Parts: sequence; structure tokens; C-alpha cells
Amino acid sequence: MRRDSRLSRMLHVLLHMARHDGPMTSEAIATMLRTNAVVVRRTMAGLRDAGYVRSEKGHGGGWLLACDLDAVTLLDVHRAVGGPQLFAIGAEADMPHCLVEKLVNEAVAEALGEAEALLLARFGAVSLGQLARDFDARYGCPS
Amino acid sequence: MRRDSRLSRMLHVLLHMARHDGPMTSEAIATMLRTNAVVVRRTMAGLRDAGYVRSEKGHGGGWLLACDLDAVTLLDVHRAVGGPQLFAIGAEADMPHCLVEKLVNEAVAEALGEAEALLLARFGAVSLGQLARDFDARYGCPS
DNA sequence: GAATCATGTAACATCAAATGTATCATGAAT
DNA sequence: ATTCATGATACATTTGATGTTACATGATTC
Repeated sequence: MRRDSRLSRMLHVLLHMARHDGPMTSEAIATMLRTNAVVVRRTMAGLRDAGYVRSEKGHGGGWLLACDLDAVTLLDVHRAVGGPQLFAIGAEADMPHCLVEKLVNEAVAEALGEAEALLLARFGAVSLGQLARDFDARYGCPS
Repeated sequence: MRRDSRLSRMLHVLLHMARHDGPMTSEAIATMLRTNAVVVRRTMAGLRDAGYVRSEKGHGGGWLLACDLDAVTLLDVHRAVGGPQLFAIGAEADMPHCLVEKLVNEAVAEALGEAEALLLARFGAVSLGQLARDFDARYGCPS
């Protein structure tokens, strides 16, 4: 499986939108992400459905922030892009015919579950607003 | 990407081998794992290189345990099968042209890093021997 | 020593999911 | 009416695990 970079990409876009006046076109965003405008629309559709951005057609159209950055966490964005599988490892299926397999799968799943809980908690503890402020603190804000 | 099940599969095999006298052929193991003998040889090659099992050719050949179950952890097995990528998500590459991208990637990587550390610690804290004893405790041992 | 059994290895096919691309429809601004 | 931008569909590409075929090698049995 290829590594899913939708979360990182969308965070990147959202922070740029926060520092940008007016709408950004899918083309402009695609250039930023070094990808394609269709990929951008496809991925941002999730953010739009979640109400974090909105899109406008026609002249002067594009994407606009539609949320309070402090109210949206990395976890929210993760879910908005589809909440994909976090782990690249794991048991095949959980219908083991064999008790040994069952026990092993459960042991692995338990460790994965703890790591997942920690990861989602970390994602849930960071808001876009905090990231934006981190950026300003580290690289200087124009004010 | 497809989910990597080598760790679970190898744990399954190793516990069976512990409860089994004499060598097990790749064919027998493949049947157990509902896969192919070549896949078994390919995957178990890592365990053999790590010294956890050995293989013998010819009549009466097959795979044999070659370790103390209490001395091998899930982490050891994970590494023996190649220590594959744990996460299915993450940033594209870490050569960001853009400072926003850099900050975002670092924020995501930090959370992933903590989850990875926890996961590897959990894997390192469980030995095959403990799994085997868990099995006996839960499903009854023949003694 | 010939047949058989089992592993070792190489080469290629399959699969799944993200990503990339082409195309056309739709709606808004000029 | 034209242009610009999104919306949506269909298909191609990529990547790595997994599946499969084929053949070589070594060990055992007869």
C-alpha cells in the first residue's frame, strides 16, 4: 500500500489558506502540493463536507476557509479525509479458524489498539490554530 | 498498500511449532496459513537468518524451532520479517520546499513517532513464551 | 545411484488503495 | 457568449505484499 498523505497535505493547505486572503483555486493548491487539481478537489471534498472549507465556482472562485482554526484538530482533519487505516501491519482477517491464530491476532491487535488510541489522542490534542501559532512563533509573524 | 500480516502469521507459526514435535514442512505451514509454500519459505527465511528457526532439506525435513521462546519478543519477530513500515499514513517525503509543509510534517511525525515508540515497546514487552503460556491458560494445556 | 522429498531462489502475476490524468458537465462572473 | 472554476466519472499508474510457476539443490530412502 502506498502511504496515505492526505492528512499532511490537507493540513498544509489549510494553514496556507489561513495565511491567504481570498479563495485559492485547485490549480494553485495542486502546484503547492506538487500534484493535480483533480486530486485536490477529490481530497478537499471531505473537508467541504465536514464544513471546514467551502468551494465556489466560476470567476474568482476557489476554496475558502469556513471554520475557526482553533476548533479543528488534526483528528478532525484525519476523519474528514476519510479516517483511513492507520497501520500498515495487522492480521489478515479476524475470523481465525484456529485458537492459536486467534490468540496471536488478539495480542497484536491489543498493541496496535493502544498505539492507535495514543495516536488519535495526540491528533485530537492539536488544533490547526495551534499549528498556525507554532508557525508564527518559529518563523516569525508579519505583525 | 495491502496490510502486512507477516508478523501475525509468523507468530501463529512459531506457536504451532512449539506445540509440535519434529519438523513442519512449508506445505503444512502454508495450509495452516491458507497460503502458498513459497510465501512461507520467503517469510520464514527472515526468522532463519535471525536464528529463531532452522530448515532442513530432504526426507523428513522442514522447519524446526531453534530458540528459547522466552528469549524472543514480538519485536524480534517484527524485525526478523523485515521490520516493515508500521504506519499507513504520513507525509510524502521529508524534503519540504515550504516551511508550512515542514512544520506540518513535523507535527504529524511527532505524533506518529510517539505511537510507534509505544507500539514497539509493547511488542518488545511480550515474548513468544508468554503467548504460549497465555494460550495454555486460556484454552487448557494437555498436562 | 535413482527416485523422492523438501527447501532455495528467481521470475512473474495478482491485488488493493492511494495517487495521477483526461474528459466533460455545471454554474458563476465578465 | 465566453471564460474560469468546481463536480464528477472513468481510467491509468504506482507500490509493496502476496500468490504462483518453474527449476535447481541437497538429503533421505530404496
